[in-house]
Amino acid sequence: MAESIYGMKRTARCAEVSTEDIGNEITLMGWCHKQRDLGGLIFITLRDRSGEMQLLIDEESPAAAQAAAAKVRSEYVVAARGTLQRRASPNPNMPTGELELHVEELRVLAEAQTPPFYIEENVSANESLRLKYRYLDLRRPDMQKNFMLRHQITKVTRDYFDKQGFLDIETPILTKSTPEGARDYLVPSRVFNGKFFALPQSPQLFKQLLMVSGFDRYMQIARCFRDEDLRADRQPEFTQIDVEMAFVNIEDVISVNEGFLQELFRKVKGIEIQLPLPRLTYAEAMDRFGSDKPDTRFGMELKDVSHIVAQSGFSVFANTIEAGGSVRMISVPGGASLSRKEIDSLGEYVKTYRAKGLAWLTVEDHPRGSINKFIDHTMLNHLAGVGEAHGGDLLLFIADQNDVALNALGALRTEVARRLNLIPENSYNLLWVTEFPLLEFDEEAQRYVAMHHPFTSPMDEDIALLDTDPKTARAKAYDIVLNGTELGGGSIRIHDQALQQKMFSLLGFTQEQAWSRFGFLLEAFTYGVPPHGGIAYGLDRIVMLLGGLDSIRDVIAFPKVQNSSCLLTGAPDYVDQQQLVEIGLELSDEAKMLQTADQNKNTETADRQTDTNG
RNA sequence: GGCGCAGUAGUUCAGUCGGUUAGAAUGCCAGCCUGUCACGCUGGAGGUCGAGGGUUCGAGCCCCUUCUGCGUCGCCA
Repeated sequence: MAESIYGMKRTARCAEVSTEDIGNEITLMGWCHKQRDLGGLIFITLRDRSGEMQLLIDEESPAAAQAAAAKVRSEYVVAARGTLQRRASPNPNMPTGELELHVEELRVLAEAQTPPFYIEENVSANESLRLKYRYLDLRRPDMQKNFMLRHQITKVTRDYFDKQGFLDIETPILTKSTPEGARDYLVPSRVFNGKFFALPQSPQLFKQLLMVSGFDRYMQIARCFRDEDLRADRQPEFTQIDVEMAFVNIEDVISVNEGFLQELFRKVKGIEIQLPLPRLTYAEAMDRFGSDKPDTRFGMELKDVSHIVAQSGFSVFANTIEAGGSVRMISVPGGASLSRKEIDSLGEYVKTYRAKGLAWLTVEDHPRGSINKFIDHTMLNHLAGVGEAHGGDLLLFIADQNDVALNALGALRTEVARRLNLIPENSYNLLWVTEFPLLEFDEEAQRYVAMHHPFTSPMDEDIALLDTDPKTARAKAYDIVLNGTELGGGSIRIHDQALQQKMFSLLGFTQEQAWSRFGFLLEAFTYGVPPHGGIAYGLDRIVMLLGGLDSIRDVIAFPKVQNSSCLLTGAPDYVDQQQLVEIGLELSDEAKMLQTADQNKNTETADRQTDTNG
């Protein structure tokens, strides 16, 4: 039976007392982590978000408390009043191991079923079970720690930008679809049949409008929605630290944000970051690392060895180069000791990145490898020199179109580093990647699309290229990269009408299309738009990386699983017929059949539940 | 949409060549126990081997289909 809290008041959290409080009367409330009944003596480890405290119930405790304590099971909610005392036998492995609460009153505020998995620091349960019972998973100390970290990071963020004169302004969640970019989540309008709101992919257009309004420095910790497939670091709804500034150029934005990153690492990690941060142009990042978000914690840089191997006699290399592609190489330290099986698995790995294959060669007196017979001693020496390879190293080659070769070898570089443990832990390499291409060609749509978004300004010196060679034009865009993960990105926006028109026509929009999609922004820009630019960070990724975690799900309280559903609530789900009628929507016959099947299944489940309970 | 991995007791897992009644640890329940903290001791309950179909005298194991979760490519302005 649940008892009332009446007459009791919590005076402390479990681990927020110290030896100085010994002798004081204290009331704790929390969850029973573990009850140990020794007969005449009962210990209960009580847990709350601060940690744990041992409760002692002995023969001096009132009989009612002894009886209640005997019945306490794991995860019961318990209130205990008593005197804090020094333990007769301390536990050095526990932060509060010198202390215990000698219980004078004990109430069971709520009983609990045995949880489906044990609530402990290092989880052993599989993730789908954790997500179905997320509220229990969140009770685990390491998850509690993750959300305290997340709170700390948002606090530091708000404090920093506040100090720098930024205003926190909220933007709409129900807004207009902007079909460029990711798929939108749509919300049907009840009032306007056939019309839809879209959930924002980011507050991009609104923050630009706020610049027109004169707010000059804006920030928001904003929820964003993208109806795309998930990854370990991608959720359909996620949070951005969204920032926009007026009257700025690239250096102004970068400078304010370097200050932010420095503050963040100082306060959260106790690490002093040296400013200015390193910068790489997009072109250099791709060439040296095969990635626009290079992990610079380790070497193994990519080398273009086309000129060396063109005459090797290996027809794959020769043909690729002739067709305008290239041969790129990395040198793996100590890689000659890899087994044939391990090297083959690397070959399979690069195929997932559309590379046709992986050539390899060891740097040894008697080299081995798939291209051994084509590479003579002189050529091998030359390659080893370029790759800064030594005896016992392994050379890996991909020959393909440039974009495929770079992308695949760049991915292989990080994969090999991971497998061989070449990545130093506890190091944080931040860098800016700048001078992104303004446009990329979309083969499917057979037109240019904006690499960042259609309002990104070209670099001043490249504006002329928009008429002559648009694909080589670079943008005033920048990404901030940490250990191979894109933390955020931004740009200086176009604030010139003529330039914006030119962008739209390059993107294949007619004047009418541009105005129908973005007319509200374009019109706003006719009323005096300041030069402006900004950045947006993936907050979840920041928390994940600073917390040393592998998945964004560990820093989102109620995340979705891979098919974008929620195992806890069962969302998305069918809705009442009346709700459909109100928005003028009708399910397809197929959907109706699925719904019926689903309802039957639910009925069976409910029946079973009733049976077991009854 | 493609590829890969996983699914056996509440949980984490083992399960040999296809062969008797599917095991271990932990958790759970009951009893005992005054310094435990992975408490201990004694006893007990607990299984749709993810689901469906097939092969076979016989399937947890082989085949097909399907569901679920994870990773990943495509996708993510």
